Amino acid sequence: MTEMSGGSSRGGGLVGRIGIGLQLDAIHMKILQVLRENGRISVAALAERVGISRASAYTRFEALRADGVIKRFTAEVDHVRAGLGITALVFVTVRQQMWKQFRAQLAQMPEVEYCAITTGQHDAMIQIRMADVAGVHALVTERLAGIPAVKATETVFILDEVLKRPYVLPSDRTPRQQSRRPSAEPTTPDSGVPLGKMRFVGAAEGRAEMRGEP
Amino acid sequence: MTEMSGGSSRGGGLVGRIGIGLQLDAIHMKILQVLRENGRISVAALAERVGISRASAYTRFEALRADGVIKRFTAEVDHVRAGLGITALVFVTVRQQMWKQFRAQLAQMPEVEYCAITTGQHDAMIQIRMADVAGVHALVTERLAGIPAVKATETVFILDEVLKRPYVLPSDRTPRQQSRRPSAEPTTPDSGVPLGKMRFVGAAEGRAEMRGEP
DNA sequence: GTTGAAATTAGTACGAA
DNA sequence: TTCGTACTAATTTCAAC
Repeated sequence: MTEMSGGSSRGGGLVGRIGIGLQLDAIHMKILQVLRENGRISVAALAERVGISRASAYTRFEALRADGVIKRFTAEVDHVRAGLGITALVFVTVRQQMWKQFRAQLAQMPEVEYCAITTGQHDAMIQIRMADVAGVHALVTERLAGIPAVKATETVFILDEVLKRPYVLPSDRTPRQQSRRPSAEPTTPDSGVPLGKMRFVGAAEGRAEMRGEP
Repeated sequence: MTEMSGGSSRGGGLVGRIGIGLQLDAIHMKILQVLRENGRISVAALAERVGISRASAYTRFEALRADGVIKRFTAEVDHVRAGLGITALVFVTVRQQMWKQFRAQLAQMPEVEYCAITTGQHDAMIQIRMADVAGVHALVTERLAGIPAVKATETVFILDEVLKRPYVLPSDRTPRQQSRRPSAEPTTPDSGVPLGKMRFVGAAEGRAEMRGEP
């Protein structure tokens, strides 16, 4: 292996994607499980840990890659050690019909590690990494707020990242949870939880056409 | 490796960590840059792309790993393809002095991909991956709300993940941004931004001793 | 920190079960 | 399909410079 292909999930997104392609079985899941914990494991070692032959491991490995189930391999870096010790979340309210522009602007901000469009009070949440607190302030006030598509922002700082899992898979579930039938009634089985403890926040009004691609 | 990182950030967190160990130079950064984009590249190819010899690349690579700058290598999996097409954020208000318990409970919930302690209105934000919307509801009402440490939750759904960068590094910055001096005045240089467009949210009162470790 | 050569391992291409 | 094996190419290790 010399190089590696780039990712393929250009503008897919979470919603409205249909699961065509490769049907994943238990062995595929096991491969993903191993690979997400150790992305640099050799295919030979992978085969052994999964319990299949080397040849099969190569075939499945390639299939998972080609099919986009595995999007890419990456190294997790300690941000503090790398000089970006400050992490913040910025909740953004986006002006209607300016999503395309918003996305385009984000693509040009390398300090943005993650951006998700959400339901609830705000329209998007972005996570940024900075060297210092002043940098966060500068980014939000100078660059984010300067985007016409941005109507308002709300910033919170991350004090500690308690956990970050490589990637959640259905196989991580216990058998009980795994076999949860969606059933006809999505309502909660009684569990003695005090009422009013939790709250689900729906989307704001007029947020239908946000799926424009940059 | 099951829980957080195998590395050193056991209870370190983001705040108050001192950058001991290996001093990173420009070549280290370049290595990280390549590795975060392609975690499976061979060290030989890495050496070529960075412009150093094979042996140096091995040495530096190992040093970065051993020092915890590189926490791990992982495969990024397409959640939809893997059967977890629903992503949600749950903002949690945690009862004072029950952080330890809260963390311990989270560690036992494999569907939680990420958890960060934040300033602002809520105390923590967790990201969960589920097969369906009912699963989110079930998790929040049955399991999260059942934790005594959890005072209240607020859930929003992620409609689309616009971008997810492998990992942000200082070298991603343009020279202009990179050389930002924190200076003595952390206030915003005038940039013609409409006032009142952004808002910084500080921590709630009485959140001093949240750094208790599980 | 670099080069080069040896040992090891990875990736591929077959048939056979 | 999956497995086992053999073959070729590449990588890692370790030496000396």
